[in-house]
Amino acid sequence: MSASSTYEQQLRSADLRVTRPRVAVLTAVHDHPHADTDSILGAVRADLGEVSHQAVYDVLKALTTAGLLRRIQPSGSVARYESRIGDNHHHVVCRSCGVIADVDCAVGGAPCLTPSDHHGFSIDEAEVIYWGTCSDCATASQPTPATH
Amino acid sequence: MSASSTYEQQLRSADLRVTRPRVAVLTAVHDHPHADTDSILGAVRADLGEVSHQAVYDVLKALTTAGLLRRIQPSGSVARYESRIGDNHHHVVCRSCGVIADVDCAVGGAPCLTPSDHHGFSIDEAEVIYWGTCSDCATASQPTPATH
DNA sequence: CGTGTTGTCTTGACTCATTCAAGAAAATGG
DNA sequence: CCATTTTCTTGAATGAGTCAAGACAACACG
Repeated sequence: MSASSTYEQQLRSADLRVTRPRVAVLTAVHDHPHADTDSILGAVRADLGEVSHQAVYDVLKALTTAGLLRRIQPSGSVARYESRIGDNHHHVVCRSCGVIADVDCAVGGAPCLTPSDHHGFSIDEAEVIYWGTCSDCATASQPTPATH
Repeated sequence: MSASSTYEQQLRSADLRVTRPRVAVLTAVHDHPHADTDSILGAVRADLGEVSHQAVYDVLKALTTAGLLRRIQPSGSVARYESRIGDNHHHVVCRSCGVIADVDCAVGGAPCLTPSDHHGFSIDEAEVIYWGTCSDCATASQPTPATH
């Protein structure tokens, strides 16, 4: 059975109609985690031929709302999507080149996910973004690690 | 001595020239934490009269780079700024109305701020955003808390 | 298998936060 | 007070994302 039938099932169990653009978007996000909308549009078009950008926006919104995708948007970046969901993982973002990598929470479950004072908010999710520099950018900007 | 002289000192110690727009922006952000650029522009104009939006953008960028302000931008929101810096505090954002409140980290220092696998990244900051519903929105959408 | 209903996709225009560029004005150092 | 350098003004441009109306396709039902 093809990989796309898995996506088809995901769509059906989320009560969403199965359409070619939707399967293509699911496939694209699975294949390119943390891709932005434009890259996804490109991947979908490579797969299906011409597809309107509006369709991709609609599909991404529908799939995100249905919980099949997760949308992340670090400051200064455009919206990005990933298919790894429901496992409490977080992200490291490179300040220099913007790459995103997944990280699991160091302290097991959800330690700092319960703030001391919730100000009357009822909290349903804690999102953690680690900011730093990826090894490539660190190497590029400082070829010889200072020792003096 | 006026409150603005404090901001003047902040600017000088950050090696930034002291200009009326900069003092006004610092004042505005102190007075309206989590304000977006447009609100800040409004506050600055109420203070000084006509000021170009470009100036406010430039000032906000300069102050953020200098570390006098912190920029936050939850997904789906425009850029917002705050003056509380360097104290490892985080934010709760209401999914419904977008209000932002400050929260301190529950577990003291910086617990989950050291990911298990940093993928070669050198991390300098961990940003935590709690997503939920503020008490006002919770009340509005569900006047009678379910008890049955 | 055909048909109707409902939800999805296409097309095309539009909004608005943010950025770019060039010149005028103001802030610091001497 | 003048020169230098940075900042502010003006005006235009960029680009992610949204809105709206109609064409089209997926699914349920007979």
